[in-house]
Amino acid sequence: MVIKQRAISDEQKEERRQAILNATLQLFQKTSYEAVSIADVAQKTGIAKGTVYLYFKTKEELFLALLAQEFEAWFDEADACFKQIQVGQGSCTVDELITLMGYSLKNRSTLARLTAILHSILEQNINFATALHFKQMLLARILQTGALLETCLPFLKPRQGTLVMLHIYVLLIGVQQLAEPAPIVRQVIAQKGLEVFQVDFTDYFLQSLKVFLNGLEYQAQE
Amino acid sequence: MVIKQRAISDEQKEERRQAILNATLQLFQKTSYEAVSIADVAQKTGIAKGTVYLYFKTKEELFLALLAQEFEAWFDEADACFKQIQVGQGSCTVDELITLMGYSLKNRSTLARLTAILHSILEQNINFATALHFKQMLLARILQTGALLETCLPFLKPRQGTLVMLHIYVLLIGVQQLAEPAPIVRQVIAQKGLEVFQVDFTDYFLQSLKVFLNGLEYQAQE
Amino acid sequence: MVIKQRAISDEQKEERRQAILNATLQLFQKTSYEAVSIADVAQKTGIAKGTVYLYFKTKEELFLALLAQEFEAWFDEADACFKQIQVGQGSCTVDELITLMGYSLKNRSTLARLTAILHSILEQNINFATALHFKQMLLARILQTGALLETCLPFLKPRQGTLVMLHIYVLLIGVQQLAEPAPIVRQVIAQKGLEVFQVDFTDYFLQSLKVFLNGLEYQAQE
Amino acid sequence: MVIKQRAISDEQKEERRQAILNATLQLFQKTSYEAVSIADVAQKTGIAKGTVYLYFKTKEELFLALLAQEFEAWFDEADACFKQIQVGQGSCTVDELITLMGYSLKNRSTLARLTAILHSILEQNINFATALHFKQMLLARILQTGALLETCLPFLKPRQGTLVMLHIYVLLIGVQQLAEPAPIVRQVIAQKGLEVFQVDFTDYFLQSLKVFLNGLEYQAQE
DNA sequence: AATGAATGAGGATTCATTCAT
DNA sequence: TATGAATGAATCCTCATTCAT
Repeated sequence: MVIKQRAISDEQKEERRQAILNATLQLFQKTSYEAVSIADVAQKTGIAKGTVYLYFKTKEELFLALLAQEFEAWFDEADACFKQIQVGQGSCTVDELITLMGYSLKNRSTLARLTAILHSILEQNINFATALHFKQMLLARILQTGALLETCLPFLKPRQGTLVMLHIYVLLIGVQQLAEPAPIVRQVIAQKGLEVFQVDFTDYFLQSLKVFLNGLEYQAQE
Repeated sequence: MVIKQRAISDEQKEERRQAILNATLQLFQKTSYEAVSIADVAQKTGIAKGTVYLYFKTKEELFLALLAQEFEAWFDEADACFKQIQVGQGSCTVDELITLMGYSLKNRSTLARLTAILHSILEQNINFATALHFKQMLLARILQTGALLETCLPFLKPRQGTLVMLHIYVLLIGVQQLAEPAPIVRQVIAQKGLEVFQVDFTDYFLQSLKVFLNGLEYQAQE
Repeated sequence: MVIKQRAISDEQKEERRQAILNATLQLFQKTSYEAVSIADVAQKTGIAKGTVYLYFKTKEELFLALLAQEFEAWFDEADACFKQIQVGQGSCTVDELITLMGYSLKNRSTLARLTAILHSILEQNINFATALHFKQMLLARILQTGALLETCLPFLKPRQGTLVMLHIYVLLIGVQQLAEPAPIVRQVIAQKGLEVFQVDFTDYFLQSLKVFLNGLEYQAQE
Repeated sequence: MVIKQRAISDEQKEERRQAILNATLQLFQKTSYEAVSIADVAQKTGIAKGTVYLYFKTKEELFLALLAQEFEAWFDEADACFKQIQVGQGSCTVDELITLMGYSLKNRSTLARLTAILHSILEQNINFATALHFKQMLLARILQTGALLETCLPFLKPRQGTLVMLHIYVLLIGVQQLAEPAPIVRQVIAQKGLEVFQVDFTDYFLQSLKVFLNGLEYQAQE
């Protein structure tokens, strides 16, 4: 993972930026936001601490970029799924969509974990431009995927696709917190009677989403 | 708010404990978790720093106790509402319930703000007993209120009351994060086109809950 | 120099405060302001870093306290001198006063070195109260010693004692910078022809002061 | 202020050197030594950071060059003044000279501010050759202007012109520190009673210099 | 039970300077 | 000569927690 030459061209710079993001990702997967220091990231990338700051203004911006990347990967996959439906059968049932969503959420724990700290940490120390860029990206993708959703689920009224996407976002945050408790809490809810709090992220997320979609379907029928 | 004598009897101790919690509440309402230091709490309570630790083992435990208190107050109010329905009309519609829920959520911003940091902060530094106690309390109230819900909403199947309560918990966490963005983000989403991210906590929460309940109603009909 | 017990009484606290100041003094004498870290001070005092901050809010405040102490010691000595003249012969000549001043300036290099960084460093990061306290102390002593000066030097008009003291302050700063050049500059001015810049602090200071006092004497005669 | 071509000839090099100095001057006037970064200087000059180092070995050397330039400008003006007297009336009184000096000090705040950090900062990180060059320039000008002074002020004994120049140098440093206090100190000395510390640079400087010259005059008479 | 003095871990960030291109 | 990517040293201060009194 060590790149020694100078990154002169834009490609090389992008490559180095990516290398930093990869190092950050690996460290974050093994530990937590707080536990990952810029020094660690630099060392793992094989560059100096100061160099990290040439590519990312703050630690928060670094992790926000990582989150953006994770979001885009997920949106890409989701969009691909929905487009296949669009092209193929044209539309699908809620249950079919839930199944597809389940696939696209596999191994997205980094996305969920980062989203959980997005508002409380990442967005606290970034500048206007960075925040704007992130939100615009998010909006664009939400609108795009939302539009696809509206095609896949015929009962959705115009703009409800966006509503669903926002709800998915809320569920991502909320469910994640239930599903990844602190170690001590994990022990606690392993106790008899507290199984209610033992929540599998994907299962719970899909179940909630299904009920929500059924609710919209129900409202559409009235 | 200054108590000078030693707290010998259990009543006196409980009184002092409550004084600390009140001080914490007031400080938290004005600022944030990080901004409230134990020194501040002690000063506002009129006691020494060390004394706080006689009543709460860690800062996290202190805030967890505050959250528990807020939860109980909310459950109390919700239960009272639902019992009135039970005693009166026997049951109610989803829309009626949503309206009631809206009332009970008025001025619960402390609850929502604390819930948002429950998993990421508060539960990270507490011991087994404390966590167990909290979760047991939460479970008991969820079961109790869930049972009442099942009475109020006839379409709910057995145990679905609990499911709804858990979902409310998830929404509380997720919606709160959307609804209380960092100042810079507030500026960003004030920009043209980004209004989608401008979310009012109560409105959005109730809307989501309604769709969810409608979904359960829909599923019940099938 | 190690004090292990807790400083409970005010006396003990003052003692500890003094211990920290002594440690700082010793370190400063051997090196420079920048080279003295709080960690060094704590270690030399035999306490923890945080403890230093219980006694001094910032590094600047610590060094300002040291300077205040040095100032007071010097004022004490000067006052004692002038009082002796007052009690004895009643007044003295400029030359006699210069000689006395020379004695009181012996081994005051810490005072001069700290004064040199007073405006550019120390006063840049202290709060209003600290600055006020320091300036008030300085003023009081300047007025007091200035008054004594007016007694010793009969040609001084009312309030000119203060003027002289302020000038001494200016000379302290200005001469110090000439007299303690950086090592490389010391080498440079050792070169043939540059002897003009080789200035002995006390000699130069006294010479300048003498001319200044003669000037006032001259103006008084007109 | 953007120069794009390579500086090949000595003239072009000198031109670029001057451009860097001008940029530095403008930045320093608006802020402070610490606040001016080499990156800022490069950007304002319209060149790359590394290029600055082709013309000045260190940041300190850059600012020393700026100071040298300021010194020379001031010496030029002073010399011109004194020569006019020499050619015209032949000599002048102390009061006349003070008035002239007052004119030549108008708008020399950059000179005074740089002189204040000369010993404590600039001379700390320059090499022998640079220091030697600067001191030799300073000496030459001091001797020259000192000689002119001796002509203008007939009571000055041989070599006392140099003495006066050195004293002016000392006053420049010392008075500057009094006259430009930190913002917080400015507030403090605005308080009742502390007006003594409110010092206007030019006024105070000239007053001190006058007393000093009167002192020399006095000594000459004896 | 109460105090409050003492502890000490913990890390992002800047920026002068270098050097490969 | 010019560039600008890369370097990496360097340190103050807060504050939750402990524990001697």
